[in-house]
Amino acid sequence: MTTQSQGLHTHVLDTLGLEISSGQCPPGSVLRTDELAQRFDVSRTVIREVIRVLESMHLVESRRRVGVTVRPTETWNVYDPQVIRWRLAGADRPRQLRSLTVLRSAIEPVAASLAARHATAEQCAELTERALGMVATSRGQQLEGYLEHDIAFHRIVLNASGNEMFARLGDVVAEVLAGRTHHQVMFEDPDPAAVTLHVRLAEAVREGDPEAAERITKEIAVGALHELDVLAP
Amino acid sequence: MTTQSQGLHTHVLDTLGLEISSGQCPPGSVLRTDELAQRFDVSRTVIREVIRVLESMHLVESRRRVGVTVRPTETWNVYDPQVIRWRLAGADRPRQLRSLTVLRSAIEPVAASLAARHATAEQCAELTERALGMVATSRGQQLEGYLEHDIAFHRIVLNASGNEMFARLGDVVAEVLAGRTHHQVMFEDPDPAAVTLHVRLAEAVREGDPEAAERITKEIAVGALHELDVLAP
DNA sequence: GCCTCTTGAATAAGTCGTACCTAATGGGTT
DNA sequence: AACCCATTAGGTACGACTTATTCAAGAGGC
Repeated sequence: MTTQSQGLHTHVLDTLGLEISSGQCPPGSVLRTDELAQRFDVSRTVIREVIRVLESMHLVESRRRVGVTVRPTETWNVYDPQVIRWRLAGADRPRQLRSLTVLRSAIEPVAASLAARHATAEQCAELTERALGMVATSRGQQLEGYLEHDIAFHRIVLNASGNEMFARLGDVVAEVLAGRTHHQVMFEDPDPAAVTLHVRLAEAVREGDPEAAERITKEIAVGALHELDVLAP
Repeated sequence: MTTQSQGLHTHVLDTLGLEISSGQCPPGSVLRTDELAQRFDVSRTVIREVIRVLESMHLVESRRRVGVTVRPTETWNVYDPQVIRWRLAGADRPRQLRSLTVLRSAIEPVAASLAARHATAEQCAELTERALGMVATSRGQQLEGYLEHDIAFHRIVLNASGNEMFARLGDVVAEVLAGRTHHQVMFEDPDPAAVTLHVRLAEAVREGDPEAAERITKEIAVGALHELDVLAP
Protein backbone atom coordinates (compact mmCIF):
# COMPACT_ATOMS: atom_id res chain seq x y z
CA MET A 1 0.00 0.00 0.00
CA THR A 2 1.58 3.21 -1.18
CA THR A 3 -1.19 5.72 -1.49
CA GLN A 4 0.40 8.91 -0.17
CA SER A 5 2.52 11.22 -2.20
CA GLN A 6 5.01 12.57 0.26
CA GLY A 7 6.55 9.44 1.71
CA LEU A 8 5.38 6.72 4.02
CA HIS A 9 7.04 8.39 6.93
CA THR A 10 4.90 11.52 6.70
CA HIS A 11 1.66 9.61 6.52
CA VAL A 12 2.39 7.37 9.48
CA LEU A 13 3.72 10.26 11.55
CA ASP A 14 0.67 12.36 10.90
CA THR A 15 -1.75 9.58 11.69
CA LEU A 16 -0.03 8.56 14.90
CA GLY A 17 0.59 12.13 16.01
CA LEU A 18 -3.04 12.95 15.55
CA GLU A 19 -4.22 9.86 17.37
CA ILE A 20 -2.01 10.60 20.31
CA SER A 21 -2.70 14.32 20.60
CA SER A 22 -6.41 13.77 20.24
CA GLY A 23 -6.38 11.38 23.16
CA GLN A 24 -7.24 8.23 21.21
CA CYS A 25 -4.09 6.71 22.64
CA PRO A 26 -4.30 8.02 26.19
CA PRO A 27 -1.14 8.58 28.22
CA GLY A 28 0.18 5.32 29.54
CA SER A 29 -1.03 3.22 26.65
CA VAL A 30 1.59 1.16 24.91
CA LEU A 31 2.32 0.78 21.22
CA ARG A 32 4.38 -2.01 19.72
CA THR A 33 6.58 -1.33 16.73
CA ASP A 34 5.74 -4.67 15.14
CA GLU A 35 2.03 -4.10 15.46
CA LEU A 36 2.32 -0.62 14.00
CA ALA A 37 4.36 -1.97 11.11
CA GLN A 38 1.60 -4.46 10.42
CA ARG A 39 -1.17 -1.95 10.84
CA PHE A 40 0.30 0.59 8.42
CA ASP A 41 1.74 -2.06 6.19
CA VAL A 42 5.20 -0.57 6.27
CA SER A 43 8.51 -1.88 7.49
CA ARG A 44 9.68 -1.55 11.05
CA THR A 45 12.35 0.84 9.73
CA VAL A 46 9.72 3.44 8.89
CA ILE A 47 7.93 2.93 12.18
CA ARG A 48 11.11 3.38 14.13
CA GLU A 49 11.86 6.68 12.42
CA VAL A 50 8.37 7.90 13.22
CA ILE A 51 8.70 6.79 16.83
CA ARG A 52 11.98 8.63 17.14
CA VAL A 53 10.34 11.84 15.94
CA LEU A 54 7.40 11.43 18.29
CA GLU A 55 9.92 10.79 21.02
CA SER A 56 11.73 14.03 20.23
CA MET A 57 8.40 15.81 20.65
CA HIS A 58 8.07 14.07 24.02
CA LEU A 59 4.78 12.55 22.95
CA VAL A 60 6.01 9.02 23.57
CA GLU A 61 8.79 7.23 25.35
CA SER A 62 10.40 4.11 24.01
CA ARG A 63 11.78 1.54 26.41
CA ARG A 64 13.17 -1.87 25.81
CA ARG A 65 11.11 -4.88 26.67
CA VAL A 66 8.10 -2.70 27.33
CA GLY A 67 7.29 -0.88 24.12
CA VAL A 68 6.44 2.67 23.18
CA THR A 69 4.51 4.42 25.93
CA VAL A 70 2.41 7.53 25.41
CA ARG A 71 3.63 10.19 27.79
CA PRO A 72 1.42 12.47 29.90
CA THR A 73 0.28 15.70 28.32
CA GLU A 74 2.44 17.85 30.58
CA THR A 75 5.61 16.70 28.91
CA TRP A 76 4.58 17.36 25.31
CA ASN A 77 6.40 19.95 23.24
CA VAL A 78 3.33 22.09 22.85
CA TYR A 79 5.29 24.78 21.04
CA ASP A 80 6.02 22.51 18.12
CA PRO A 81 3.83 23.81 15.27
CA GLN A 82 3.20 20.24 14.23
CA VAL A 83 1.87 19.35 17.66
CA ILE A 84 -0.21 22.51 17.71
CA ARG A 85 -1.75 21.59 14.37
CA TRP A 86 -2.58 18.11 15.58
CA ARG A 87 -4.15 19.40 18.75
CA LEU A 88 -6.16 22.06 16.98
CA ALA A 89 -7.50 19.38 14.67
CA GLY A 90 -8.41 17.15 17.59
CA ALA A 91 -10.94 17.11 20.35
CA ASP A 92 -9.89 19.85 22.73
CA ARG A 93 -9.56 22.59 20.16
CA PRO A 94 -11.46 25.11 22.33
CA ARG A 95 -9.14 24.72 25.32
CA GLN A 96 -6.18 24.82 22.97
CA LEU A 97 -7.35 27.97 21.23
CA ARG A 98 -7.86 29.61 24.57
CA SER A 99 -4.41 28.93 25.98
CA LEU A 100 -2.80 29.97 22.71
CA THR A 101 -4.78 33.19 22.69
CA VAL A 102 -3.67 33.95 26.23
CA LEU A 103 -0.12 33.36 25.08
CA ARG A 104 -0.64 35.79 22.23
CA SER A 105 -2.03 38.37 24.63
CA ALA A 106 1.19 38.18 26.60
CA ILE A 107 3.60 38.21 23.68
CA GLU A 108 2.12 40.44 21.03
CA PRO A 109 1.85 43.68 23.01
CA VAL A 110 5.52 43.48 23.91
CA ALA A 111 6.40 42.53 20.35
CA ALA A 112 4.40 45.47 19.02
CA SER A 113 6.14 47.80 21.39
CA LEU A 114 9.52 46.58 20.17
CA ALA A 115 8.34 46.74 16.58
CA ALA A 116 7.49 50.41 17.02
CA ARG A 117 11.14 50.96 17.91
CA HIS A 118 12.82 48.73 15.38
CA ALA A 119 10.59 48.37 12.34
CA THR A 120 12.19 49.28 9.03
CA ALA A 121 10.51 51.53 6.52
CA GLU A 122 9.81 48.50 4.42
CA GLN A 123 8.10 46.69 7.27
CA CYS A 124 6.02 49.76 8.08
CA ALA A 125 4.90 49.96 4.47
CA GLU A 126 3.89 46.33 4.29
CA LEU A 127 2.14 46.61 7.63
CA THR A 128 0.03 49.49 6.37
CA GLU A 129 -0.65 47.60 3.18
CA ARG A 130 -1.88 44.59 5.11
CA ALA A 131 -4.03 46.74 7.37
CA LEU A 132 -5.66 48.27 4.32
CA GLY A 133 -6.11 44.80 2.90
CA MET A 134 -7.95 43.83 6.06
CA VAL A 135 -10.22 46.83 5.67
CA ALA A 136 -10.90 45.94 2.05
CA THR A 137 -11.85 42.36 2.86
CA SER A 138 -13.71 43.06 6.09
CA ARG A 139 -17.14 43.07 4.46
CA GLY A 140 -18.96 40.73 2.18
CA GLN A 141 -17.90 37.23 3.23
CA GLN A 142 -14.29 37.48 2.14
CA LEU A 143 -13.11 35.58 5.17
CA GLU A 144 -10.27 33.79 3.44
CA GLY A 145 -8.80 36.98 2.05
CA TYR A 146 -9.18 38.67 5.41
CA LEU A 147 -7.45 35.77 7.14
CA GLU A 148 -4.50 35.99 4.80
CA HIS A 149 -3.97 39.66 5.53
CA ASP A 150 -4.50 39.13 9.23
CA ILE A 151 -1.85 36.41 9.40
CA ALA A 152 0.61 38.46 7.37
CA PHE A 153 -0.02 41.50 9.55
CA HIS A 154 0.75 39.75 12.80
CA ARG A 155 3.71 38.00 11.29
CA ILE A 156 5.22 41.33 10.29
CA VAL A 157 4.77 42.74 13.76
CA LEU A 158 6.43 39.71 15.32
CA ASN A 159 9.28 39.82 12.83
CA ALA A 160 9.74 43.56 13.22
CA SER A 161 10.17 43.15 16.96
CA GLY A 162 13.69 42.01 16.18
CA ASN A 163 13.42 39.23 18.72
CA GLU A 164 13.94 35.77 17.33
CA MET A 165 11.68 34.04 19.82
CA PHE A 166 8.83 36.38 19.00
CA ALA A 167 9.42 36.05 15.30
CA ARG A 168 9.21 32.28 15.45
CA LEU A 169 5.78 32.57 17.06
CA GLY A 170 4.45 33.72 13.71
CA ASP A 171 3.58 30.18 12.75
CA VAL A 172 1.73 29.63 15.99
CA VAL A 173 -0.30 32.78 15.54
CA ALA A 174 -1.05 31.73 12.00
CA GLU A 175 -2.38 28.40 13.22
CA VAL A 176 -4.54 30.14 15.81
CA LEU A 177 -6.02 32.61 13.36
CA ALA A 178 -6.61 29.92 10.77
CA GLY A 179 -8.16 27.65 13.39
CA ARG A 180 -10.44 30.43 14.52
CA THR A 181 -11.63 31.18 11.02
CA HIS A 182 -12.01 27.62 9.85
CA HIS A 183 -13.18 25.66 12.83
CA GLN A 184 -14.91 28.22 14.97
CA VAL A 185 -18.16 29.02 13.31
CA MET A 186 -17.72 32.46 11.80
CA PHE A 187 -20.79 33.27 9.78
CA GLU A 188 -20.37 36.98 10.04
CA ASP A 189 -17.80 39.45 8.90
CA PRO A 190 -14.98 40.26 11.32
CA ASP A 191 -15.54 42.73 14.11
CA PRO A 192 -15.18 46.27 12.68
CA ALA A 193 -13.55 47.40 15.92
CA ALA A 194 -10.77 44.86 15.42
CA VAL A 195 -10.16 46.08 11.89
CA THR A 196 -9.87 49.66 13.08
CA LEU A 197 -7.44 48.65 15.80
CA HIS A 198 -5.17 46.99 13.24
CA VAL A 199 -5.11 50.16 11.18
CA ARG A 200 -4.26 52.17 14.27
CA LEU A 201 -1.55 49.72 15.22
CA ALA A 202 0.06 50.08 11.82
CA GLU A 203 0.05 53.84 12.35
CA ALA A 204 1.53 53.60 15.83
CA VAL A 205 4.35 51.42 14.57
CA ARG A 206 4.99 53.69 11.64
CA GLU A 207 5.12 56.71 13.92
CA GLY A 208 7.43 54.89 16.34
CA ASP A 209 5.13 55.09 19.32
CA PRO A 210 5.84 52.02 21.48
CA GLU A 211 3.32 52.84 24.22
CA ALA A 212 0.48 53.29 21.75
CA ALA A 213 1.47 50.13 19.88
CA GLU A 214 1.47 48.13 23.08
CA ARG A 215 -1.85 49.56 24.25
CA ILE A 216 -3.59 48.97 20.93
CA THR A 217 -2.29 45.41 20.70
CA LYS A 218 -3.59 44.75 24.19
CA GLU A 219 -7.00 45.91 23.01
CA ILE A 220 -6.81 43.54 20.07
CA ALA A 221 -5.93 40.71 22.44
CA VAL A 222 -8.80 41.54 24.77
CA GLY A 223 -11.11 41.44 21.80
CA ALA A 224 -9.83 38.05 20.73
CA LEU A 225 -10.27 36.66 24.24
CA HIS A 226 -13.75 38.10 24.47
CA GLU A 227 -14.64 36.53 21.16
CA LEU A 228 -13.61 33.13 22.54
CA ASP A 229 -15.75 33.62 25.63
CA VAL A 230 -18.76 34.40 23.50
CA LEU A 231 -18.37 31.58 21.00
CA ALA A 232 -16.86 28.73 23.03
CA PRO A 233 -18.07 26.81 26.10
CA MET B 1 33.91 3.89 18.84
CA THR B 2 31.16 3.29 21.36
CA THR B 3 31.73 5.63 24.25
CA GLN B 4 28.21 6.71 25.12
CA SER B 5 25.97 5.06 27.64
CA GLN B 6 22.51 5.97 26.50
CA GLY B 7 22.36 4.60 23.00
CA LEU B 8 24.08 5.43 19.75
CA HIS B 9 21.15 7.50 18.61
CA THR B 10 21.44 9.95 21.50
CA HIS B 11 25.14 10.46 21.02
CA VAL B 12 24.95 11.09 17.29
CA LEU B 13 21.91 13.34 17.66
CA ASP B 14 23.56 15.42 20.32
CA THR B 15 26.79 15.79 18.40
CA LEU B 16 25.14 16.71 15.12
CA GLY B 17 22.58 18.98 16.77
CA LEU B 18 25.32 20.85 18.53
CA GLU B 19 27.42 21.18 15.42
CA ILE B 20 24.52 22.56 13.44
CA SER B 21 23.19 24.96 16.05
CA SER B 22 26.65 26.25 16.80
CA GLY B 23 27.15 27.13 13.18
CA GLN B 24 29.88 24.61 12.45
CA CYS B 25 27.68 23.30 9.67
CA PRO B 26 26.38 26.59 8.30
CA PRO B 27 23.00 26.77 6.59
CA GLY B 28 23.20 25.42 3.09
CA SER B 29 25.93 22.92 3.82
CA VAL B 30 25.17 19.37 2.87
CA LEU B 31 25.60 16.20 4.88
CA ARG B 32 25.63 12.72 3.40
CA THR B 33 24.15 9.84 5.36
CA ASP B 34 26.88 7.45 4.25
CA GLU B 35 29.62 9.80 5.33
CA LEU B 36 27.98 10.35 8.68
CA ALA B 37 27.60 6.61 9.15
CA GLN B 38 31.29 6.22 8.51
CA ARG B 39 32.25 9.13 10.68
CA PHE B 40 30.30 7.95 13.72
CA ASP B 41 30.94 4.31 12.96
CA VAL B 42 27.27 3.43 13.12
CA SER B 43 24.87 2.03 10.59
CA ARG B 44 22.92 4.20 8.18
CA THR B 45 19.78 3.17 10.09
CA VAL B 46 20.89 5.11 13.14
CA ILE B 47 21.92 8.09 11.05
CA ARG B 48 18.58 8.14 9.30
CA GLU B 49 16.69 8.19 12.58
CA VAL B 50 18.81 11.07 13.76
CA ILE B 51 18.26 12.94 10.51
CA ARG B 52 14.53 12.47 10.83
CA VAL B 53 14.58 14.02 14.28
CA LEU B 54 16.71 16.94 13.13
CA GLU B 55 14.29 17.32 10.27
CA SER B 56 11.35 17.47 12.65
CA MET B 57 13.15 20.29 14.44
CA HIS B 58 13.52 21.99 11.06
CA LEU B 59 17.26 22.09 11.46
CA VAL B 60 17.84 20.15 8.26
CA GLU B 61 16.00 19.17 5.13
CA SER B 62 16.49 15.85 3.42
CA ARG B 63 16.11 15.60 -0.33
CA ARG B 64 16.79 12.77 -2.69
CA ARG B 65 19.84 12.86 -4.85
CA VAL B 66 21.11 15.94 -3.05
CA GLY B 67 21.60 14.96 0.57
CA VAL B 68 20.74 16.49 3.90
CA THR B 69 20.86 20.28 3.78
CA VAL B 70 21.18 22.50 6.84
CA ARG B 71 18.28 24.92 6.86
CA PRO B 72 18.52 28.65 7.62
CA THR B 73 18.22 29.69 11.22
CA GLU B 74 14.84 31.34 10.74
CA THR B 75 13.13 28.02 10.28
CA TRP B 76 14.51 26.28 13.35
CA ASN B 77 12.17 25.21 16.14
CA VAL B 78 13.78 27.51 18.65
CA TYR B 79 11.23 26.59 21.32
CA ASP B 80 12.41 23.01 21.42
CA PRO B 81 14.24 22.71 24.76
CA GLN B 82 16.78 20.49 23.07
CA VAL B 83 17.56 23.15 20.48
CA ILE B 84 17.74 25.78 23.19
CA ARG B 85 20.24 23.68 25.11
CA TRP B 86 22.39 23.22 22.02
CA ARG B 87 22.33 26.89 21.21
CA LEU B 88 23.11 27.93 24.75
CA ALA B 89 26.09 25.60 24.70
CA GLY B 90 27.27 27.00 21.39
CA ALA B 91 28.82 30.18 20.15
CA ASP B 92 26.03 32.74 20.25
CA ARG B 93 25.00 32.11 23.82
CA PRO B 94 24.87 35.85 24.64
CA ARG B 95 22.41 36.65 21.86
CA GLN B 96 20.40 33.59 22.76
CA LEU B 97 20.27 34.48 26.44
CA ARG B 98 19.11 37.95 25.53
CA SER B 99 16.22 36.93 23.30
CA LEU B 100 15.12 34.32 25.83
CA THR B 101 15.23 36.88 28.61
CA VAL B 102 13.09 39.26 26.55
CA LEU B 103 10.67 36.39 26.06
CA ARG B 104 10.59 35.84 29.80
CA SER B 105 9.94 39.52 30.38
CA ALA B 106 6.85 39.25 28.21
CA ILE B 107 5.50 36.00 29.59
CA GLU B 108 6.26 35.92 33.27
CA PRO B 109 4.46 39.10 34.35
CA VAL B 110 1.26 37.85 32.76
CA ALA B 111 1.81 34.40 34.23
CA ALA B 112 2.38 35.89 37.67
CA SER B 113 -0.79 37.90 37.37
CA LEU B 114 -2.75 34.77 36.52
CA ALA B 115 -0.99 32.84 39.27
CA ALA B 116 -2.17 35.42 41.80
CA ARG B 117 -5.71 34.55 40.77
CA HIS B 118 -5.44 30.80 40.44
CA ALA B 119 -2.69 29.53 42.70
CA THR B 120 -3.70 26.82 45.15
CA ALA B 121 -2.81 26.99 48.82
CA GLU B 122 -0.26 24.30 48.19
CA GLN B 123 1.40 26.27 45.41
CA CYS B 124 1.48 29.39 47.56
CA ALA B 125 3.15 27.44 50.33
CA GLU B 126 5.82 26.00 48.09
CA LEU B 127 6.38 29.38 46.50
CA THR B 128 7.04 30.95 49.87
CA GLU B 129 9.28 28.06 50.79
CA ARG B 130 11.34 28.54 47.65
CA ALA B 131 11.59 32.27 48.22
CA LEU B 132 12.92 31.63 51.68
CA GLY B 133 15.32 29.09 50.22
CA MET B 134 16.60 31.78 47.89
CA VAL B 135 17.14 34.11 50.83
CA ALA B 136 18.98 31.41 52.71
CA THR B 137 21.35 30.66 49.84
CA SER B 138 21.81 34.21 48.64
CA ARG B 139 25.06 34.71 50.50
CA GLY B 140 28.28 32.82 50.76
CA GLN B 141 28.85 31.30 47.34
CA GLN B 142 25.94 28.88 47.39
CA LEU B 143 25.17 29.54 43.75
CA GLU B 144 24.04 26.00 42.97
CA GLY B 145 21.58 25.90 45.82
CA TYR B 146 20.29 29.34 44.91
CA LEU B 147 19.86 28.29 41.30
CA GLU B 148 17.78 25.29 42.30
CA HIS B 149 15.41 27.40 44.35
CA ASP B 150 15.24 30.05 41.64
CA ILE B 151 14.29 27.52 38.98
CA ALA B 152 11.70 25.89 41.19
CA PHE B 153 10.24 29.28 42.09
CA HIS B 154 9.68 30.36 38.52
CA ARG B 155 8.39 26.96 37.56
CA ILE B 156 5.74 27.16 40.25
CA VAL B 157 4.61 30.59 39.09
CA LEU B 158 4.32 29.38 35.51
CA ASN B 159 2.44 26.26 36.55
CA ALA B 160 0.14 28.17 38.88
CA SER B 161 -0.89 30.43 36.02
CA GLY B 162 -3.10 27.59 34.90
CA ASN B 163 -2.11 28.16 31.28
CA GLU B 164 -0.53 25.19 29.61
CA MET B 165 1.63 27.23 27.25
CA PHE B 166 3.08 29.20 30.13
CA ALA B 167 3.61 26.09 32.19
CA ARG B 168 5.59 24.43 29.45
CA LEU B 169 7.96 27.37 29.41
CA GLY B 170 9.30 26.20 32.75
CA ASP B 171 11.99 24.18 31.04
CA VAL B 172 13.06 27.14 28.94
CA VAL B 173 13.33 29.37 31.97
CA ALA B 174 15.30 26.66 33.74
CA GLU B 175 17.74 26.54 30.85
CA VAL B 176 18.12 30.30 30.89
CA LEU B 177 18.73 30.50 34.62
CA ALA B 178 21.14 27.58 34.53
CA GLY B 179 22.94 29.06 31.55
CA ARG B 180 23.24 32.37 33.31
CA THR B 181 24.71 30.82 36.42
CA HIS B 182 27.02 28.37 34.73
CA HIS B 183 28.25 30.10 31.62
CA GLN B 184 28.01 33.74 32.50
CA VAL B 185 30.74 34.50 34.92
CA MET B 186 29.06 34.93 38.27
CA PHE B 187 31.71 35.37 40.90
CA GLU B 188 29.49 37.23 43.26
CA ASP B 189 26.37 36.42 45.19
CA PRO B 190 23.03 37.18 43.52
CA ASP B 191 21.65 40.70 43.58
CA PRO B 192 19.96 41.27 46.96
CA ALA B 193 17.27 43.36 45.27
CA ALA B 194 16.27 40.39 43.13
CA VAL B 195 16.00 38.18 46.18
CA THR B 196 13.74 40.67 47.90
CA LEU B 197 11.55 40.92 44.82
CA HIS B 198 11.04 37.16 44.78
CA VAL B 199 9.92 37.23 48.41
CA ARG B 200 7.52 40.04 47.62
CA LEU B 201 6.20 38.19 44.60
CA ALA B 202 5.45 35.14 46.72
CA GLU B 203 3.51 37.42 49.07
CA ALA B 204 1.57 39.06 46.26
CA VAL B 205 0.55 35.68 44.87
CA ARG B 206 -0.44 34.41 48.29
CA GLU B 207 -2.54 37.49 48.90
CA GLY B 208 -4.17 37.18 45.50
CA ASP B 209 -3.00 40.55 44.20
CA PRO B 210 -2.61 40.22 40.40
CA GLU B 211 -1.54 43.80 39.78
CA ALA B 212 1.22 43.66 42.39
CA ALA B 213 2.37 40.26 41.13
CA GLU B 214 2.60 41.56 37.59
CA ARG B 215 4.42 44.73 38.63
CA ILE B 216 6.95 42.91 40.79
CA THR B 217 7.64 40.33 38.08
CA LYS B 218 8.27 43.12 35.61
CA GLU B 219 10.83 44.51 38.01
CA ILE B 220 12.53 41.13 38.22
CA ALA B 221 12.61 40.98 34.43
CA VAL B 222 14.06 44.48 34.14
CA GLY B 223 16.76 43.45 36.57
CA ALA B 224 17.58 40.35 34.55
CA LEU B 225 17.80 42.37 31.34
CA HIS B 226 19.97 44.96 33.02
CA GLU B 227 22.26 42.26 34.30
CA LEU B 228 22.73 41.03 30.73
CA ASP B 229 23.57 44.51 29.51
CA VAL B 230 26.20 44.86 32.19
CA LEU B 231 27.85 41.48 31.75
CA ALA B 232 27.53 40.76 28.04
CA PRO B 233 28.90 42.55 24.97
C1' DG C 1 5.17 -20.49 56.17
C1' DC C 2 6.39 -15.94 54.51
C1' DC C 3 9.52 -12.71 52.83
C1' DT C 4 13.66 -11.39 50.26
C1' DC C 5 17.21 -12.08 47.02
C1' DT C 6 19.03 -14.32 43.04
C1' DT C 7 18.80 -16.23 38.65
C1' DG C 8 17.28 -17.15 34.17
C1' DA C 9 14.10 -17.29 30.33
C1' DA C 10 11.18 -14.39 27.55
C1' DT C 11 10.37 -10.15 25.22
C1' DA C 12 10.55 -6.02 22.51
C1' DA C 13 13.38 -2.40 21.28
C1' DG C 14 18.20 -1.34 19.41
C1' DT C 15 21.57 -2.10 15.88
C1' DC C 16 23.43 -3.75 11.62
C1' DG C 17 24.10 -5.01 6.63
C1' DT C 18 22.37 -5.69 2.35
C1' DA C 19 19.53 -5.38 -1.41
C1' DC C 20 16.50 -2.83 -4.13
C1' DC C 21 13.35 1.17 -5.36
C1' DT C 22 12.72 5.97 -6.61
C1' DA C 23 13.25 10.71 -7.50
C1' DA C 24 16.16 14.51 -8.51
C1' DT C 25 20.08 16.06 -11.14
C1' DG C 26 23.28 17.06 -14.61
C1' DG C 27 25.23 16.18 -18.79
C1' DG C 28 25.01 14.64 -23.33
C1' DT C 29 22.27 14.01 -27.51
C1' DT C 30 19.09 15.45 -30.93
C1' DA D 1 16.40 24.81 -26.48
C1' DA D 2 14.11 20.64 -25.50
C1' DC D 3 14.63 15.95 -24.47
C1' DC D 4 16.52 11.68 -22.60
C1' DC D 5 19.27 8.74 -19.84
C1' DA D 6 22.87 7.40 -16.55
C1' DT D 7 24.14 8.57 -12.00
C1' DT D 8 23.57 9.49 -7.37
C1' DA D 9 21.87 9.64 -2.69
C1' DG D 10 18.01 9.21 -0.01
C1' DG D 11 13.69 5.95 0.90
C1' DT D 12 12.06 1.42 1.96
C1' DA D 13 12.23 -3.43 3.05
C1' DC D 14 13.79 -7.57 5.24
C1' DG D 15 16.22 -10.58 8.25
C1' DA D 16 19.59 -11.55 11.67
C1' DC D 17 21.53 -10.55 15.79
C1' DT D 18 22.31 -7.84 20.37
C1' DT D 19 20.94 -5.95 24.69
C1' DA D 20 18.28 -4.05 28.37
C1' DT D 21 14.10 -5.06 31.18
C1' DT D 22 10.86 -7.45 33.13
C1' DC D 23 8.68 -11.08 35.40
C1' DA D 24 8.47 -15.29 37.49
C1' DA D 25 10.32 -19.34 39.41
C1' DG D 26 13.43 -21.11 42.72
C1' DA D 27 16.98 -20.79 46.51
C1' DG D 28 17.98 -19.09 50.86
C1' DG D 29 17.23 -16.84 55.30
C1' DC D 30 13.93 -15.15 59.12
